[in-house]
Amino acid sequence: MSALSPQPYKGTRDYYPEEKRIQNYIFSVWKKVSESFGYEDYGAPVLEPLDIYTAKSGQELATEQTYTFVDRGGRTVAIRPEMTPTVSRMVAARRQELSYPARLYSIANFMRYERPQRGREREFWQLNVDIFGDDSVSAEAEIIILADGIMKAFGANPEDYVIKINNRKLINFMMAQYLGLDAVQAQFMVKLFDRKGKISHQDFIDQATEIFGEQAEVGLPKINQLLNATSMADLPEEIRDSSSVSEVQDLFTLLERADVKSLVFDITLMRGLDYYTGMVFEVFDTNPENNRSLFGGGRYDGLVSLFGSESISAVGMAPGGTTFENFLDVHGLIPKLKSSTDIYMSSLGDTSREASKLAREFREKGMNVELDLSGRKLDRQIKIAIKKNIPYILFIGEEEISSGVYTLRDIANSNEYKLNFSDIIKLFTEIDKEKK
RNA sequence: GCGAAUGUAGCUCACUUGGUUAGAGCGCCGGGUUGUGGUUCCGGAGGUAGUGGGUUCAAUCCCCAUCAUUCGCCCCA
Repeated sequence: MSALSPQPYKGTRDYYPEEKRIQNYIFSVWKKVSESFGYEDYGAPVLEPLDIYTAKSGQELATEQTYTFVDRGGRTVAIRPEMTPTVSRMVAARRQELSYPARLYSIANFMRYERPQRGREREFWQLNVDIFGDDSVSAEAEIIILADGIMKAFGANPEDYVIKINNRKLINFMMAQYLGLDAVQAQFMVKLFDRKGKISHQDFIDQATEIFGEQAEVGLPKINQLLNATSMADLPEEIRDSSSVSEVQDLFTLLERADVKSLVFDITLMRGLDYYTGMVFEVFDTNPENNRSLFGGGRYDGLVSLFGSESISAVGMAPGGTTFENFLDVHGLIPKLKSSTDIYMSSLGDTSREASKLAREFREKGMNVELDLSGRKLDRQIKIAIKKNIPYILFIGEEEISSGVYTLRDIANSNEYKLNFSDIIKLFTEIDKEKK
């Protein structure tokens, strides 16, 4: 038998402590910001019946990108490729007892059978933030303010990213009433708008002409006018007067009042998932090196009712872990992260017994202590503590044992302090407080 | 699912127009007389050249397949 491969399964990744530290940091910021808005953590199964995705997630996602299998009882099961159907199912199941608006968030892993590339893996982690049972524009504003709050919490500047906003109802109105397209044509046009940034203007016009067919002569000037619109004021009158536009306008007012910068109205923003029914938004990285969509979300009012209950409105969004890490990396926003270990304890000479006892006593006081009993040269031990990003090293030698006063070295600035047991505990209690 | 590029030590990469024991830097381990780091000096470990097959007297180098990674399409976190 040949040796097993140490590589992780295609499109998945291993998180060694340094990488896990970054992931934990991202998760902790997501958690902090979500909870600061009153959202509560929930969990859900990794497996779901395939049906819940086929209905509304979009053809490709459900049929080609989902890991599915038939279980021993003959049920067709999917590994979740996203959270929205699951959380909708959960809300439907408890629709009577939840207090509305219900604010829920989760940080969970998902799998999609896709070709991996930068920022796209087969297994990925994402934050899901959803608000249920609030039809108002203020719910939409809250989700976007939260998204903006997350960006700010990571230290991003308003010019590092842009929040593009559109509305599905407006899109539908534009396609049907304004451009006069039938359902099939509209579907193609939506796809075309989606690709606008990736193809040349000429290609865009050519493909639009094809979609219009005989209506091209009337349609093309209208398309041009739409593409030139950088704000709602630039929209043609027929559209500007529709009710969905005033909805978008209200949303912008709320967002500006909440000091959300980086806002842009973008009539070409579509978003692929089929379940969106109103506002849609997407956060883009403005750095040319990483010019891509970071995450997005929107309103999906029809999903909960699929599970047999009366309809409950919903707005949500979902930032992905790896995408975010790339963003932070490109913008130099990943901080130097310390180890979860507080102290690297170095036992020198014949002190292993006393050092072990002392380590135990520190741990009982809630400190994280790694004990080095290897007897290696001291400079090696210090280097190891540095490499592991442990902030302090404590030297335990025969002299220290007999005096009860230990040498604590702050690795960041090389300062050394002579402290006894309770001084050290006191010091770390204060450090802990500062962290909070 | 489609198109393209890449694959040599833990990492970043060289060399070989196909010809004896495949190199460097960083990292790792050990040492520079017995308790102080991100310097310096010395020594050491580590590679069946992604994997399998073919061409050849001979392949890491050429050809094919396969796997993986990266970029683009598609789609999206």
